Amino acid sequence: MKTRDEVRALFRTKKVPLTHQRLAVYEELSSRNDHPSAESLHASLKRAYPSLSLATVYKTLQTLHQMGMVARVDSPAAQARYDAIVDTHHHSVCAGCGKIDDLFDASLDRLPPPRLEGFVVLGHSVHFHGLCARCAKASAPKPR
Amino acid sequence: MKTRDEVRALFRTKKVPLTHQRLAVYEELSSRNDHPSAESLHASLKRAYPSLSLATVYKTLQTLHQMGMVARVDSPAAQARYDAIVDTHHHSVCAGCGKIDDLFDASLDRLPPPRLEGFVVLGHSVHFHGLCARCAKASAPKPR
DNA sequence: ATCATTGCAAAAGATTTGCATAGTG
DNA sequence: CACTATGCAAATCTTTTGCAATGAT
Repeated sequence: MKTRDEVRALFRTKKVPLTHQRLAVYEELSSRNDHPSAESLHASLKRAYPSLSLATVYKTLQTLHQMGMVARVDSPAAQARYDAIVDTHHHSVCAGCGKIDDLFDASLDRLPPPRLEGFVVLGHSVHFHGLCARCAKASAPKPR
Repeated sequence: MKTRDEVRALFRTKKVPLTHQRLAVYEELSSRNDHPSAESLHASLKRAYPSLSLATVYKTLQTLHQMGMVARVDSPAAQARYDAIVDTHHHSVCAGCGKIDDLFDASLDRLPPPRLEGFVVLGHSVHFHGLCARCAKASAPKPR
């Protein structure tokens, strides 16, 4: 949990203007552990900031995500994507082009169950995110 | 990869009518390993079945999912959900109520990297799906 | 013959965009 | 002051739904 000053510093460092709205969205999200949607955040913030628009919440979440300050829970795909393989297996997702590859690895199929009171595990999957060979090659040679 | 007869048998067993459309959607999805969206499947199938509607593809994917014959890649949430915690951590997702809980477990933070030629791993996360205590309690006492 | 599925079109839900105004550095 | 973000409304994209016609068992 970052202090307000740490947040200010982060914005300054990255040269991104820090507005009231951005701070409010970030602090609201930080204070919650229920992984809210943009709409849910907007609803909560409306009380304190009646003029805050939903579009701004979306834009702000995008900005914060680009800054690496917030994560989207799991699938980065906007659209639902399907798989005919229903047995346990895993995925790699390329942050560059969105390509999803199947990963079969028995050592990932058995993991310690979550220590969560009463939770009945039906399955699990591991999600590696990063850059596929092609995208890694495209971005590596040119930085700076 | 199931044979056509195995598919027929599955439908018969579950007493779900097997239509041409359902077989076509399932076979198309099975033949691809790129985790297509509903729209992408529809586009591919249009050539062979010009009258196939996108709504049917959506309905069929739902049906197949309920039958346990297809999986949705990772997040079952229709809406994007966010997290202010960007360090490595994991999630449990309740299939009943959709609740997402954070899971901190150092033994999950180090996993063998995917054996994927050239893939640069930036991070990973483990996704347990199942039933939270409340939903497990609600569904357990009454089966049958 | 009965009951579920399909296709169509409209509706609903989620996210993005254009533009004038307001706010930040 | 220069530049970017905001709010609004419209646009876009994804998914769902109602209903008459069709198809499966």
